[in-house]
Order: sequence, then structure tokens, then C-alpha cells
Amino acid sequence: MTSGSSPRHQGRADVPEVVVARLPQYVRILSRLRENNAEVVSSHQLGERLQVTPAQIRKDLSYFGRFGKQGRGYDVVHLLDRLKEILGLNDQWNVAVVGVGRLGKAILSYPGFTPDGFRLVAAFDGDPAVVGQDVAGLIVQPMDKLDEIVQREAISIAIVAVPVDRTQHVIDRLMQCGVQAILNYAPIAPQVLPGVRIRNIDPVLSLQSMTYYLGGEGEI
Amino acid sequence: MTSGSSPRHQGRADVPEVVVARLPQYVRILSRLRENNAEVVSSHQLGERLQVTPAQIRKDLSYFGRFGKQGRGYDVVHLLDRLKEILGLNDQWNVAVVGVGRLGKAILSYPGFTPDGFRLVAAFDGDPAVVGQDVAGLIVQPMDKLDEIVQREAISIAIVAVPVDRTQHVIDRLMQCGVQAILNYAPIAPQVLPGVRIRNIDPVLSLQSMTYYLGGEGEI
DNA sequence: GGATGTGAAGTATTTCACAGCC
DNA sequence: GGCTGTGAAATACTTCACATCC
Repeated sequence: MTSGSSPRHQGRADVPEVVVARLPQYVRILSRLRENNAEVVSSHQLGERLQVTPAQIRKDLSYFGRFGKQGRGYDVVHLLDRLKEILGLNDQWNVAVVGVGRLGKAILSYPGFTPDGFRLVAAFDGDPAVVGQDVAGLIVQPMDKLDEIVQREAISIAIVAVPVDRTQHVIDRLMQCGVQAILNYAPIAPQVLPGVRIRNIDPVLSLQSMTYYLGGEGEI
Repeated sequence: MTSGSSPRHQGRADVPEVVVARLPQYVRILSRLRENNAEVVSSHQLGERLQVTPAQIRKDLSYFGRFGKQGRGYDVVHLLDRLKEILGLNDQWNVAVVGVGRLGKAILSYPGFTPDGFRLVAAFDGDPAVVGQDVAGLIVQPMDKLDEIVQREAISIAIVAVPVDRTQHVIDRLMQCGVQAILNYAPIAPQVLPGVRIRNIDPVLSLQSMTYYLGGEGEI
């Protein structure tokens, strides 16, 4: 029932989700190391940069293979390449933005929001006043073109930035069209079908959980 | 060594961080239930809305007290009130935004980014061209006024939206000024002093960890 | 000497299951 | 009958520690 095996990593023993969630951080650090022409890195050095223990890094990597050399460490270029392949970051992923209000516009316009391998190929909005606008080089499409364009452009990922009371409905429609992964900016935990991935970006929850640890009055 | 006891919840047995991180979600759902005039809610109903098990909700709440009535459930207003108090959301928290580029401007302007209890009281930027601008009713201040204004305005929380290579330095300065909690938007895991809380908002990591679970080619 | 890879040990977190109460 | 509160059991995750190899 777990949908954890794709062509890229078929038959691999189940990898904990927390481990997968850390891999992109490793990719990011390794990319920077490569830019600085570092050839080799140890789990200890990686751990310092990421605030995790060396043992955790070695254990995480061991779910996917043996990438290091004893006494030496990991070859930066090689490990980076393998991790990108494991995560599917060598493929091209077409992404749609749904909801082109203030936030959607910011996402579409933000240069380099989308890293290597992700390409914003379509934008949708339900408001006729917004449809037809050119935002960051894309013409905003009406919602009833969703199915057609998702098919045609082979869109598998959607970034959803619509008002909270529209969010579940929009996500339901996206899933019907075959979208497999959703990055949601609305302050809600939408329900998704089995096999569909969702991540919620919710800065307010982060703020509200930090105050627990702060001293009594904000005003002292 | 753990700095987990503040005046609000002194002497409480250690509460797991994951539990604290879930409380704001409970607050949010309860707020909506109150708006809809619901009087009582069961752990089962809460769990459905939040995609967690009823047992987890009961267990989470049990760290803080006994708020429910057997056979009935939780009084919406009462539980909401208690959770807000536990989280410190009845206090007033003054917040500074550091970095008023594209992203910082969006945060400052976004209506209702800051929920009840949070107030944006100052904005800072290192770029002289930005200093002095009026953004959403705040005059952008230069970085060398940081210490003075953080003291004067009793700022305990900072939202950091500066370029990645400036982030650690800015956060170091904020901590020197006594800032206790940081919401960081740069793609990095900054180091913080013990007792300082940090949350990172990093949509790219979320995107990159979802592709692991998607089928092979993005283009099929 | 120095660093990996990994079973085993140790923690943390979630879920179960049921007594107790309304 | 229905639902909470909670020890106990189960599961998930992290860290240890050391054999192994360069």
C-alpha cells in the first residue's frame, strides 16, 4: 500500500521519510562544496555544516548504498551526483502554480525559487480579472483549462496558493488531473489520496510554536 | 541545560518538541470551530480535520492537563483558551523583519501574515538605498540601529529574509541584541546559541524531497 | 591514522487498549 | 453508550561503538 517504489529506486528497502527529507540538505551542501572545489568531505564535516551528527549522515547514506572510502570520506562530485539521481533531481519536473494572487505572483516572479530540474510551465487562477495576465512570462489560464494543460505539459507537481477555503477543492481537482505532488501555502492540512505527496508551508505555525519557549510577557 | 521552562509553564515535565509543534494546529482548528459556533469537539473529530489519530491528540493534550469530559469531548472555547495561554498567544509579541528585499517586502505587506498576538514593529536593511523607505507603514531602519530599537521596542522575535551569505552574520547580531526566536527564510541551517529558537522556511527542500516519491521521468 | 558502514543499544514518539467517568 | 486519560506495548529514529578497509 505504501507507494514508495518508483522506477528510480525500485525494490529498495523502505527508507524512513525523515531520511528522504534530509537528502536535499545534503545535496545543497555538496553543491556548495563543489563550487568551492572541495574534492572530498567527511561525515564529520557535513555534520558540522548541517547541525547533525556524523553518525546520522553515515546511517542516512547507508540506506542507498556505500558511497564513501574509509580513511578518506566522500567524493563530493560523486556523492552529489548519486543523491541527485536518487531524489530524481536529474529529471525535469514541470510545475504549475495555482492561485496567482499576491503570493502566487511572488512565487512566479521570485528568481531562482525553482532550482535545477524544476520548471514553472503554467499558472492558473479562478478570477476572470486575473486570467489572461502575463506574470513572469506566463499567461494566467482559467481553471477549466486545468485538465487539458496538465496533460499536455506533463505537469506532476503543483504549487497551490489559493485562499484557504478554496484549497481543498483545488487540490481535489489537481489530483483528478493526475498531479502527484503538492506544495501548499494555505494554512490548512489538506486531505490527499494515497500516493499523492503534500508539503505545507506554514510560517504562522512556526511562529506560534516558538513562543512556547519564550519568557512570559512579550513586553519585558 | 534545556531552556524549556518559562514563567508560563514553569516546572512542567519536559514536553516533546513535536508535541509543542502540533499545538498551534489545534489552536487553528479550534478557532474555526468557535467561529462556526461549535461548542464541543471530540479527539476523533479533531483528528479527522488534522489527519492525525485521536490517540495522539489525547496524548498531546495530556502533557498539559485534563481538558476534556468523558463521554462528551472538549469544550471548544475552554480548550482554545487554555492552549493559547500555554503557547503564549495571549501575550503581545513584537517582531522585527530583517531584510527588506523582495521577500521581506512581501512578508511586511501580506495582510494577516501576523496572526493575533504578533505585531510587526520594525524593519531593517543593510542597503542604504532601501533604508528610509516606507514599507507597509514602517520606515526601514539601518542595521546599526538594531540594538537600540530591539531594546526599545522589546523585540523578541525576528523574521530574517536576507541573502543566504549574510544570514548567519545577521542572526549572530540579532542574538547579541537579545532576540530569542528567529524565523529564517534563507536556504541554510544557521547555528544558534543554546536557548535561542529557530525555524526555517524552505520550500525548495520540500519540493526536492517530494520528487523522491514520484515516478521516473518528469516528462511522462 | 583516519574514516566508513552497520548491527546493537538507547531514545523518542506513536499507538493500543482499557479503566474510569459522564 | 460514548469519550477521555494514560500506563504499557509497539514502532520509529538516533546514537554508539567497533570491525573493516584505505
